[in-house]
Amino acid sequence: MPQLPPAGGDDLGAPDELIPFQDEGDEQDKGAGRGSAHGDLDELKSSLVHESENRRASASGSDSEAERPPPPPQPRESFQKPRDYLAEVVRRQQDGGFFKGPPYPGYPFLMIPELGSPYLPNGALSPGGAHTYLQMKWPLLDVPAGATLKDSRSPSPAHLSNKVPVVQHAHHMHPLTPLITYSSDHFSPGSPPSHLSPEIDPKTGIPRPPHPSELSPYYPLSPGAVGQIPHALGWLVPQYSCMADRSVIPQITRRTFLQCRQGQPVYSIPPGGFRHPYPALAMNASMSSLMSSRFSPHMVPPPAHGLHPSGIPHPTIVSPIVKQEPTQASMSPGGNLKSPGSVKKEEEKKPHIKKPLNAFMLYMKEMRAKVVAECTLKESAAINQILGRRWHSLSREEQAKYYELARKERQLHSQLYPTWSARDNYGKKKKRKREKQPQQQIQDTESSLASKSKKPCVQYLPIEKPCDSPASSHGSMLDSPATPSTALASPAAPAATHSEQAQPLSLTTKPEARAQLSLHSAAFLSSKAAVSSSSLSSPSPLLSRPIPFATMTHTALLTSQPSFPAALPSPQAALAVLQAQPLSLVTKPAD
DNA sequence: TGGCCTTTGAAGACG
DNA sequence: CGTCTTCAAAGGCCA
Repeated sequence: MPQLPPAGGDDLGAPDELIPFQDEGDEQDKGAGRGSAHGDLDELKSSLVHESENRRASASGSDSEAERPPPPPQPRESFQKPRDYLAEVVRRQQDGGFFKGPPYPGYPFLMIPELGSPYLPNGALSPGGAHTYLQMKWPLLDVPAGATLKDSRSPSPAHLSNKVPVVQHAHHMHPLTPLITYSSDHFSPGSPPSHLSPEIDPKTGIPRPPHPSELSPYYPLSPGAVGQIPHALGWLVPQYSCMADRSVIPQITRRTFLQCRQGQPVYSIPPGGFRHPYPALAMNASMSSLMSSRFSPHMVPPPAHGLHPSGIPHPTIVSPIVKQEPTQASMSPGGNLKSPGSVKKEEEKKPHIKKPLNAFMLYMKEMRAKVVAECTLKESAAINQILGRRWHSLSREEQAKYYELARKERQLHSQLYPTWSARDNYGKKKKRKREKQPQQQIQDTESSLASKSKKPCVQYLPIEKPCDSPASSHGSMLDSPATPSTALASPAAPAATHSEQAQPLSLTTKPEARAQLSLHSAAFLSSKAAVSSSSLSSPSPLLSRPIPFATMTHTALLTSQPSFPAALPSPQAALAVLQAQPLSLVTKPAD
């Protein structure tokens, strides 16, 4: 078992640490149980959360949302509009989540707490509970390629056993490689942002990375075979997230649970059958095992089904360029062709090899279910906003994991489709965004805010008003290149590009910048924690006011680096830098 | 019914 | 080379 960075090593061992909070079920809550080193912080965090809740309950009036019943009795209020709920969720995240620690105390197992579902990957509930599962199961995840997913301890439902095994089995094998075997040398320049290079301290004892040949297991499962199969990482996440939430939030509605449980948010399978982005290709041994986890049974048929045990592509699957949408209708087992007309027609449509998912997309896939479960909100636009914020709140290690997965995705994708180009998909989507691009939207909001956008994000996150405070969001970091914060935050980072500026949160997108920011944020957190702690008598604005988007990002970062492995500059220096930052929200008095 | 919305990141297109 | 555009996922919303 790899050692976790500071103070996080044993986190996984304490079951109770998995359920530190119940107000949100935020994955970040699970960081509450970090080592003793952060005990005070956790305490503070709890008190702050409590404080904010109380305050919110009493501070009704100006804020319409304050009319909502206090969280405790009714953790899952029902809102007329998803946005209303989202607003509440966001606020709670901002409030209670401010001092929450990172979702995962240590890198290699960053996801473990989240995976701490008492349920086994196949959906069955593990008798031993989350930690039993985690501690005992993970080491066992390296299941022989031929083995089915079935866990002896988890009699999976028949309906599941038919679908999941092949895929999940594979998931058991692969997802761990990127998660466990992580090391800096794995981050070749260019792939995962260098700043995110785990830079794993040898002292942490984190195992070596997998052999380069071990490609990312992170591939969507074939809907064709499984109605709704969790994503490769989802093998843990989507299911666990619901399960975990269920345990964390006992009040979770049965409906929501079942909804989630049934994989609703995991993978939507195209009505016409699954079109796996990566049709099977000739592959080597290592690839074969990987492929089995990622590819539709149509393409990489499970041996059990006698399809293509060798993993060799189906004869009809010839061109890597051609998107494989092996629907029974279009591709008969014998390779019979349909009428020339229909074939041609299909070929025009089918050859659609989707882009490999980027880090954030992978993250979204993994976390969406959880957020949905937490919010009873399904509107992706809103969910994505939350996810986007959470993404920025992730520690660099956590993000690095996804960057690495994404890198492997691209790697595999390029291997599978050497001739594929993103350009191939241009125009595939029907009428892409009309005229305004995200960047333009931001700019517009900057100039004439909320005047043009049809659906300003404000509607989704009214509390946070991400678009309402572009100035502050940018001003804090991007617009102040000369500020010590910026300079120090990313000394080596190039000046923010236009697009970065256009994207309020993009500044943290830069690996170096993000890492540094997080770094400083860690120090800031320490100092600010004390400040906030001392001023609890007057509710911290952090807990009571909407947080500007970028500022929110920053605050989120503050919560995510308690055990940052990288060497901090001198605490004084870091503090000075952070204090120099226009974190108005921190110092702004509560209303 | 199909595009929009929303997010970040990668990559192609373009000047 | 820098900037802009498109697409990747997802599901409710809306015309």
